[in-house]
Amino acid sequence: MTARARPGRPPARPGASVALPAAFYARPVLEVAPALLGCVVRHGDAAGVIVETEAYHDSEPACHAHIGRTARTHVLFGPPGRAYVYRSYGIHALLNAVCEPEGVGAAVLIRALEPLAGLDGMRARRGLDDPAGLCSGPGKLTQALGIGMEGNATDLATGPIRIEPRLDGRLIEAPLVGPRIGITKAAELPWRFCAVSRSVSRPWPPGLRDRLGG
DNA sequence: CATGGGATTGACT
DNA sequence: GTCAATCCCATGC
Repeated sequence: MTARARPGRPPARPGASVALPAAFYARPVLEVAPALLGCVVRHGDAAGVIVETEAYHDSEPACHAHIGRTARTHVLFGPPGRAYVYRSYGIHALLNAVCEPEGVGAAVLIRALEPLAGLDGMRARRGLDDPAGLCSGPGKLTQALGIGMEGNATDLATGPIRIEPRLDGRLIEAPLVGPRIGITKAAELPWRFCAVSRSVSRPWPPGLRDRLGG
């Protein structure tokens, strides 16, 4: 059976923008964080496959939303499917996807990508050649993709930063799970999720090196 | 209004 | 392994 274009019915374009809908994010953040592994973050001509995420929820003190609604945390309590971008250590912009229904403060931190498109631009912005080092950290990937604070509160389905479903044919094995990186509060919660990829940030979770080798 | 502390990174001992 | 860079914002006076 062959698809035929008809007047008033333009054929679907392969590769057309198919960002994840808000409903994808409107569920428990501990479900969304592993589900985002293998999905694609796109900004301008640059894109990468998500290989590492962390979950944050207002019920635990490592989450910015734990203190309640402020000017800074307002977006975390807003509608799911928006970007929460904040500045870390005065230098780096970190990208999160707001999750759970409106009124709940929760987000998934995107910690690492496997470079997929726009590698030349990434190399220029990062001043680095090695593909495994371009997006292997939450501050690195925003620099590589050219994402800044202006992306805060934008819609991840229709705005400048988009997250798209997993690529066809790309299978994500059972994620490696471990404690979150670089936090002092609620550091024991195993809310970090990693795919088997050399682009995961350091320290690598136990078992990653072995699974990469084999 | 002053101050202190980061969901990090890269350079260096 | 240690350490500084650098800015936003929450908190306290």
